[in-house]
Amino acid sequence: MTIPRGSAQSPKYQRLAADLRRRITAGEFTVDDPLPVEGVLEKQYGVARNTVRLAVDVLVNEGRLVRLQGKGTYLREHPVLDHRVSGPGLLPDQRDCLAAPTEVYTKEAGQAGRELTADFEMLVVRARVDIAERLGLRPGEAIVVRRQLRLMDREPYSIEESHYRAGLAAGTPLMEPDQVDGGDEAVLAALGRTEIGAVDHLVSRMPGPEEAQWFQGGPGVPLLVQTRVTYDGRGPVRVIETRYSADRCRLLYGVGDLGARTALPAPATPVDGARVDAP
Amino acid sequence: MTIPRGSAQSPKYQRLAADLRRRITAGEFTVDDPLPVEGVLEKQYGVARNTVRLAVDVLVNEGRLVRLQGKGTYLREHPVLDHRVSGPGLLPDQRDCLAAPTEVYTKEAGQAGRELTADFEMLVVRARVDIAERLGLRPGEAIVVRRQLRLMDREPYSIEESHYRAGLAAGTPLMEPDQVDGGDEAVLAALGRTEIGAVDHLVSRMPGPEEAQWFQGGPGVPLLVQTRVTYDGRGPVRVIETRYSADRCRLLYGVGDLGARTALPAPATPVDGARVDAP
DNA sequence: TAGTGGTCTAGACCACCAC
DNA sequence: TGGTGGTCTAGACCACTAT
Repeated sequence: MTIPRGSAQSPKYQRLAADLRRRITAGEFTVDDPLPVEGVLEKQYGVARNTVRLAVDVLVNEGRLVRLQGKGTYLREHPVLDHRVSGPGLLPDQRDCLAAPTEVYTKEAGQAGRELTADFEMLVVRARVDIAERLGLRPGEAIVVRRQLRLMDREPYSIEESHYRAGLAAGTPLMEPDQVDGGDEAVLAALGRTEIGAVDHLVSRMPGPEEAQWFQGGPGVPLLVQTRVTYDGRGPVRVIETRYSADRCRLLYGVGDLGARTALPAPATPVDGARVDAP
Repeated sequence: MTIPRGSAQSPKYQRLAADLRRRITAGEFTVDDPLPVEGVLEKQYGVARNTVRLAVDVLVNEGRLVRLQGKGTYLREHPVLDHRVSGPGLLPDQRDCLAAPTEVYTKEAGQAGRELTADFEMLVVRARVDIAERLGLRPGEAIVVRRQLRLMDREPYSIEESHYRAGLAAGTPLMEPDQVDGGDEAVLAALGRTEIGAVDHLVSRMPGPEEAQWFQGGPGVPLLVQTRVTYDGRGPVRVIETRYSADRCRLLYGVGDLGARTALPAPATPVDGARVDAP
């Protein structure tokens, strides 16, 4: 077998990648069986091994394939967990939409047939510039960070970090390295700082080296980063930064008036064909 | 110069990548001057050229570097445009938050010192499975797609596609391959289908080949995909899918009661240090 | 032990850009 | 024209997984 001539000019490894992509979308490979090994592709297409690797690199960086040393190259699976970040009912006027306690997420995941667990940490650090700015502090001021490392089905899923002004957390259960019943918002409410509104910033980027190590996503899997600043009547209360492995979740927001539509429309089947392309 | 021994076990190209990453964050290179050329790195670190390329590949796929053929390897710049997708004032009860006409975006970008332009297309296609499901249609049914290809400062920025049931668009200005004054929502309102609520799904993924070609982001730049289903009292009206080049924008949502906080908090300075890492 | 992907080398030629 | 990154080859040895 030889490489189909896409454009006569395009390099071999790109034509090879395109052909493999075609074979993948045509359903030639299943999630359980590996792709042909590099040596076979080498002979099938009549190229050097490095060229095969360049081609597979392309598809790995697109998030379609994953290489497992000693085992083979497989299709990447995309288990998806929906995350209703603006509240269970998606009604913006529900107060509990600002920060659902871990119990809510755990229960939601359970209903979706997934197991969500979390490790907890508390740390005191100097504020990053952007965090300080959002909390109205000077950069470098001490802040309390409460961190949850969440796993879905025992695999890394997200990192959620709540950032508090040190003076606010001092002498409260927020200083304990444990979860609080009802979530941190219960503690805040007891302190007279009931959160009533928030602004979310959403960005996506590739993980840095330590992030890549924790998330174990490998190349081709971006992070989805949600930065929420919550407010009470006086001003900003905390910054919640949550980093999700982008191939494992979908964030849902309700906008405007959804009327009695408290139940969500059934999530549409995630389709790889959704990666439809521009003209 | 030789490669610093991170862990004695880690491969050369990873140690080389780590050292380059260190030099980058230390500010050793500027946006205007290229990094040392491959031949120099080869000699500096005493490795083969392919090893240098493997190391640079790592940083390119992290979105930190961009290679320009014939010119050199440079730091990637990240111009950022904030996109207030839940309404100019971020108040959820504002009706205009559901779909801001292009004029609004253009004006907003102008205030941020950026130029936002758009090319327009109308096409009639068979509905993708997930789109059909959200509109309550059978897969393969004909739908009308109104597409905007948006450029920021003449560079690819986003693709916005509104999907309509063919019967809804037939005989209306929605069939014309042009923008409509006041946006498509004005047409819908005239048809008695005033949009009053919406659900947004947010995901992030790497671009496919055609997307990569249009967005010109290269490896290391994910897409941020916002899929909005709008509703009136009767049911779903349209599906708006917007794909953003993730290194160029940030999506903003207002949640809950922001009170008189109609003016947004000043966007925090985007810091590369925000790519802080897990334990 | 056999087979997989992971790393690394040394060299060649090509395509694009600036001068 | 010279220098940059882009492509490609041929071969070697290593690390991990399964059996």
